[in-house]
Amino acid sequence: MHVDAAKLTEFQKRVFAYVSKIPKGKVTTYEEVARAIGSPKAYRAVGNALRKNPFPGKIPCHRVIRSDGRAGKYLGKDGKKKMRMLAKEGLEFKKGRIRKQEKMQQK
DNA sequence: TCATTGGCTATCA
DNA sequence: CTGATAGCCAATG
Repeated sequence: MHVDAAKLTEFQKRVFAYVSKIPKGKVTTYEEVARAIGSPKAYRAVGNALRKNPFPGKIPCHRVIRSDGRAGKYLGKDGKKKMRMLAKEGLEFKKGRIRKQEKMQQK
């Protein structure tokens, strides 16, 4: 990203840069993103940044889920669509929860 | 499982 | 500063 297509804060740039690098078939959590960009406690702001999403379609925000294994929100609504897309990319689910390979499913 | 507190962080109105 | 928001953690009921 050497061009500024929009006025973003440094924080957001890092968030988008990281999220846009998420490979297909893989998911990440807000907490993980926040930690990767240097602010492990900014998970809140990370979700906020994605919500603003200046590059729709370019930023796979649907690959960013919650640490609980749930989808969180998508397009201002529930993560129904999110799960659908993730399921298509190879992710597995369990009654509304996403099963991550790095984490044991709880219950 | 769900709801509620309290604390954290970044950005906007 | 305040309130709100795509979150997280821990505790409580």
